[in-house]
Amino acid sequence: MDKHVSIKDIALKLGVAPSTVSRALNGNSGVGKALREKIKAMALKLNYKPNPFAVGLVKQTPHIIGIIIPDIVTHFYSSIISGIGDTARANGYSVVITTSYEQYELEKHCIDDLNNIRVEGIIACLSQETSDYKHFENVVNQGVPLVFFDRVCLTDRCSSVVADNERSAYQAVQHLIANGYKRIAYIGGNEHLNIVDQRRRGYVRALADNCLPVYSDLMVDNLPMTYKSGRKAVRQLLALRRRPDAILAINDILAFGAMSEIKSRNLQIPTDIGLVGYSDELHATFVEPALTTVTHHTYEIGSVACDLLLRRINDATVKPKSVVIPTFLKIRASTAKRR
Amino acid sequence: MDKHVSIKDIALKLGVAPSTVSRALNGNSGVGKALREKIKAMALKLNYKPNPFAVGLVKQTPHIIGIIIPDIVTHFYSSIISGIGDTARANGYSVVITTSYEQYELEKHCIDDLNNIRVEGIIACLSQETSDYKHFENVVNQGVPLVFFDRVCLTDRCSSVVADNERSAYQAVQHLIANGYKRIAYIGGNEHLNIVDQRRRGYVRALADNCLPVYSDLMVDNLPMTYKSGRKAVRQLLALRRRPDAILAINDILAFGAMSEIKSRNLQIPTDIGLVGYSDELHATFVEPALTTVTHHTYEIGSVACDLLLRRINDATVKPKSVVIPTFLKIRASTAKRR
DNA sequence: TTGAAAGCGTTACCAC
DNA sequence: GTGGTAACGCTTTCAA
Repeated sequence: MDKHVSIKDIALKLGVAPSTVSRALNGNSGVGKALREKIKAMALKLNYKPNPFAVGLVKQTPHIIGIIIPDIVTHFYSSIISGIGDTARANGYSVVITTSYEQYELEKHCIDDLNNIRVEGIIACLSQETSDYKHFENVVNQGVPLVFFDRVCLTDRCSSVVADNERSAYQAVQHLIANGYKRIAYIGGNEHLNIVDQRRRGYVRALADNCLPVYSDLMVDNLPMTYKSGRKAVRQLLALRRRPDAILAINDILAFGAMSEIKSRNLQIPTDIGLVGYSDELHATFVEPALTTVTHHTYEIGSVACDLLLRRINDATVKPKSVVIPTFLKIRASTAKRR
Repeated sequence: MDKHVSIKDIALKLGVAPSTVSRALNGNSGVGKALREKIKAMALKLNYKPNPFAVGLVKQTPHIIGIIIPDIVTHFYSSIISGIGDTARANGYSVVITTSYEQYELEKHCIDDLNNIRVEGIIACLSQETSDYKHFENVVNQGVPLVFFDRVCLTDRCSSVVADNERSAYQAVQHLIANGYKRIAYIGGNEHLNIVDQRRRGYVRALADNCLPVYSDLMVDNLPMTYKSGRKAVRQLLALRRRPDAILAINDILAFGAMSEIKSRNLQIPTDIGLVGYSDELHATFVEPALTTVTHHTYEIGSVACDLLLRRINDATVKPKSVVIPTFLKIRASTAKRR
C-alpha cells in the first residue's frame, strides 16, 4: 500500500495551499464550496488520514481519554472497558487503557502515563490498596476531568458511577433470611473502599431489620479481595463452633474462592450452606452450580461513566454527579429454600 | 500541579540550547559529563516528561504496537492482552488495543486505525468471519511487522503463536475413549479457521487410531462459535436416534453453551453424557461442575507473541517462525470413568 | 475566499 | 562539546 499521504501532498496535487486543505477538511468556514468539494474528493481518493501525532502536537486536545482499572482480565472490568470504548469511539474519542494491578504505586504510574499522553480526561476505578487520594486530587487540581466508577473517591469534586451497594447487600441477606437461613456470615474486603463499607452496612441493616443478632465472628473483614482470601475466609468461618448456614461474599473473586473451598470440604450448597456472591452478566450465566448473585450491568456502567466524562470535558461547569446503576439479585440454586 | 514542562524550559533555566538538553536526556554522545548531570537533575526536578506527540511526529517510530482481537471480554483474550502488554511495557513499548468484534469489516477498520497511529507492528487474532486475508497482506507488504496468535494466516510471511490444536483434540478424545465413552460427538466452528480444522483433524485421527467409526452426524461443523450455537449443536446431537455418549466442544463458548443445554434437559454429566471443552486457566478453575477442559497458557501466548514481534521490529531479516504453546488436558469430573 | 508564515515539542544534522 | 537550524504534519493567525 501507499506511504502516508500528508496534507501537503493534496495541496501540491491541487495547486492550493496546505492551509486551505486543512480548513476544507476540518469543515472550517472560509473555503469556497467548489474548492472544498474538490479537496475532499482528492483526500478520499488519496486515502488521506491525518497524522495523529501532528494533530496531537498542535492541538491541546487530541481527543483521547484514559482509563485506569485494577485489572483487565476480570470480566467485570473488561466489560466496563467495552462500554467505555464503544461510547468514546461513537463520540470521536480514542481510549488508552492502563492497569493498576490493584496496586497503589502502579496506580500513580498510570496517572503519570496518562498525563504524559495529555489525555483529555480520565475514568478510574480505585485499586484495592488505595486509601490515599492525593494523586487523584492532583489530577483534579490540574483541571483534568475525572470520573470514577465502582470504587470511588472525591465524590464532591468528581462524577461517579456506582452500584447500589447497600441495597444490593441488604436485598441479598433479606433473600437468605426469607429462605430460612439464620446464621448468615459475611465475607468483606478492604475496608477503606466505598463498596465494601456500603455492602457491609447493607448486610448489618438487613440482619437488624429482621431482629437477627450481628455476630462479629461471622464477619470476615478487611481482607484483600482475592481468590485465596475467599477460601481462607471460609476456612475461618467453618472453624467456628457455631458454623454459619449461609455466606454473603461481597465480590466476584471472593465468592468464587468461597465456593471452591466449600466444595472441597464436601459440603453441599445450598443444603449445608447457602451462598450469595457478586458477579456480572457473564458469570451469572456460566458459573455453576447455579450461584445466586448480585449482578451488575457492567457495560452500562462503562458507557454511563464515559458519557459523564465527555459531558464534563465539553463543559467544565457541570456539577459532579453520582449515578447509581441498579443491580439485581439473580436467584439461583445456591440459596434454595431450606427444608 | 505544574503545566507540562518542555525541553525549552530546561534549556532556558540552564542557559543552554534545547538541542543540548535533548542530547543529554537521550543519552546521546556529545555532551559533557558535568553538563549532562546538571541537565538530568533539572529535568528530574522540573518533572520533565517528553511530549509523546512531538516525539511521535519527529521519529518514524513512536514505539507503539497495535493489537487486534476478536473481543476483549473473553478471558482468553484479555489474558493474552495482559501478557502482550506486560512484555511490551518491559521493552519500552506502549500498546493500543482494537477490537474486531469477530467481524471481518471491523477487522479491516482496526487495521486502518492502527495504520493511522503509525504503530510499529501488529499482533492479531483473526475474527471468526475472516476467510480472506488481503487486508493483512497489505500490512505485510507495507513492511509493518505482523504476528498472529491462535487463529492465524499467512504463516509463510508472519510469525505466529498457536496452541497444539490437533494434539489437544486427539488427547481429549483419547481420554474419553480410555474412560469408556464410545460414541463421541464433535462440536466445531467456522471451518476456515486453522484452529477448527486442526482440532477436527485431531478428533478424527483419535477415533481412527482407536478403530472407532467416524460418524458424520456426530460432527456438528461450520457454525459460529457462540453460546447459542453450542446449545443448538447439543439439541441437534440429542435429537439423533443414536445419541452420543460424550461431546468434545472445541471452544470455550461452545462448551459453555453445550453444558448449559445438556443440563437444561436434565441429563447428567458425566453419567449420561461426558463433556470436554476448551478453556483457559481462569475458567478451568471456576467453571463447575468440574468440566474437563483443554487448557491454554494464555498469558504466555501473549508474551511470546510480543517477543516475536519485537524481535521482528528490531531485525527485519528474522525468518517467520511458528511457536507452539502446549495445552494440557485438565481432567475433571465431567469425563469420569463410565461404570 | 485564499495563501503565507508562525508555531506546537522534539530530534538530527551542521557548523563552530 | 555545544549551539543554531531545519524538519516532522498540522492548525491558526494574519494579510492579501
